[in-house]
Amino acid sequence: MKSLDATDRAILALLQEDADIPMAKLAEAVNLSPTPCWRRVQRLKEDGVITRQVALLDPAKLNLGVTVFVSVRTNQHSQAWFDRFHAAVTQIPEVVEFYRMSGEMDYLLRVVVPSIAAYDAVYKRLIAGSDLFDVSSSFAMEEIKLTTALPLDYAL
Amino acid sequence: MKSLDATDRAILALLQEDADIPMAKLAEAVNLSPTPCWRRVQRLKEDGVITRQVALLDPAKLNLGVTVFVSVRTNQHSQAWFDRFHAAVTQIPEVVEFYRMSGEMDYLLRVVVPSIAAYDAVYKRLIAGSDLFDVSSSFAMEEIKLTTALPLDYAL
DNA sequence: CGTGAAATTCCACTAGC
DNA sequence: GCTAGTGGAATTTCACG
Repeated sequence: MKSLDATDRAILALLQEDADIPMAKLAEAVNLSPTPCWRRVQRLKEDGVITRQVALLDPAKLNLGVTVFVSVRTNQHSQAWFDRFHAAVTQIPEVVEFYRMSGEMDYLLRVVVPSIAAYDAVYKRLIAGSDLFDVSSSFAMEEIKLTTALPLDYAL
Repeated sequence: MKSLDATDRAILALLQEDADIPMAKLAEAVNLSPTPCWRRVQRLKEDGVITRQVALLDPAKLNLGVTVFVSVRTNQHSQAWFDRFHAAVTQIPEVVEFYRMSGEMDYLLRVVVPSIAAYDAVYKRLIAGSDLFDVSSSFAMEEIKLTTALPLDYAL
């Protein structure tokens, strides 16, 4: 895989913000003619730098005003247990992020729901299958920043 | 704003996964002919349900292997302080999520960086401007699930 | 090998039913 | 909501640096 030059990064920066932009505009913005710009985008897709293109939806319009971070501790550390837990949690559409952590907590989840009541249903579903040592929920009062745009300055 | 019927939700579900899909395929998938399907998509955009369309990049390919959750506590609670903190943190491109929380921690951040060393630089930048009471960093060992797809079952 | 211009094909979008 | 037609863009081909 070729390394990314300044032009590639400029392209990525723009596409991260708006993938709808016509190729002509994109090319102009990075001081290129449409074809070479298109070629670069193709290469970035083939190389897997650009994984896919998605529509972002407004949580408020979908009645999803509540964001909860759930930190989970367990004393079960067998592979079989993890596989079951993994499968169970991944299924839940309200869980939009799910990490295995180092340190105090074992897992961290971000859950989006319409209300506290709806969160309680998800919570019950979480603890239903796997036996968890400790589950602690923190509610977000305000979403100050939330972006899918990754920093590009570290690319090799 | 009209409420979302099953067809709208089917459209949203598909576009959340892949916004590149040609209108003809999308229409076929939801048992519609292209034009009415296109009309629905237009309306969803106008209503602000679909906010925008973005390219998702592979963090690994951008040398962003490390995810850190940073919980911040402060004893400064004035509006002026918050405004400064807000502005400072929002600027930092490595901070991809930033919430004001209820309960123990005051703020929660998700930071993506290439390495522990790079995180330390971000950390220093964080504590530089605003005086923070407590900053605790938790490292993600494994990203099990991370999706931009929101649950659609609660839409009114 | 990467870049710029022209030809073609395909798809978003409009109008009529 | 479906069918057909148009405009315009994305994609391929070819020539050049």
